[in-house]
Amino acid sequence: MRDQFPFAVARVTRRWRKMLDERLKDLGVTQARWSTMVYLQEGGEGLTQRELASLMAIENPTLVRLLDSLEQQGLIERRLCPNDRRARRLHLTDAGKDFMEELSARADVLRDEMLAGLSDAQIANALDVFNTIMENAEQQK
Amino acid sequence: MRDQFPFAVARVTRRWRKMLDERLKDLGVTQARWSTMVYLQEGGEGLTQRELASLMAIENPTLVRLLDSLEQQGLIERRLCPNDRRARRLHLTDAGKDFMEELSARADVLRDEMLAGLSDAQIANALDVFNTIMENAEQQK
DNA sequence: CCTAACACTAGCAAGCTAACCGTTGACATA
DNA sequence: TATGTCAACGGTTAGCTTGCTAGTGTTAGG
Repeated sequence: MRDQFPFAVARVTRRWRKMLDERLKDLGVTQARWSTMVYLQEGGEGLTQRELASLMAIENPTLVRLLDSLEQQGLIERRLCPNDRRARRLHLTDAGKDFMEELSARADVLRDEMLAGLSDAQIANALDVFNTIMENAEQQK
Repeated sequence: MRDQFPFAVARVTRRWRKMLDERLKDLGVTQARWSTMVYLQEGGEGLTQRELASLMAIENPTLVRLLDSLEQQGLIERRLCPNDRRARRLHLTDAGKDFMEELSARADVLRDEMLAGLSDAQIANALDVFNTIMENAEQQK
């Protein structure tokens, strides 16, 4: 039974990503790009790239390309950091903030549909499981 | 709280994949290639590519490349199907079967480490959540 | 002056869609 | 019965995105 777990998580992740990509397609934004904006907004603007990558639990090179596309679309800005000339501080543009409303609305709708029929207790338990796994992963190297 | 869910699943999936890839690296096999072999073994040999893709819940072109690499490594075989000249029937080679023991042993160790501290009830609940989500996803288009 | 840190580049793996080739099967019609 | 057409199907290719590691250049700081 436990052996099904890794396959099941992966399936759910793929499926969710696929459906969200489909629904955001006409806006020219993907699931990964949208998440990047969400994390940036939540983390508070002015984060450096390293901080954001760590918040998202992805590697820096992965983030670099996501930011490239978002910057090219005019949704975020990389500003020079006065204290540390190596670093860049990240900000949503006004267009980016406006965009977020539409994007988040669609993501919320999908989320409600995907989690339909599940109680708060079930979701909470799943989140506990995820947290424990991440702690276990952290512990080893 | 529910809004954390999609981010949390994705994080766990990425992390798990990363760790398994790391541990299988010296054998020249990745997480995705190993899963392919697992599904093939479980689904019973002689599956067609379409059947296996559907079992794995991935798209056909994705599977094609996984099979290309596995075939090149001599771990599986694509045999012609006598009834339908379009189709190929998939089989593990003897080398593939031998390999599976080592691969699965390592995957099992990782799984135990990742799920440490979690009760069967918690895991069962998480699997229920995953199943419900997949049903919800199925329902719409 | 040397090491560590930040962002970036290059290149691989694996997910996806769209478009293609050959085969199959059904169905209309000669 | 035989044949012509045509849609559907299995597998593949091409090309995009996003995950990763390894390696580079510049800057900071002991």
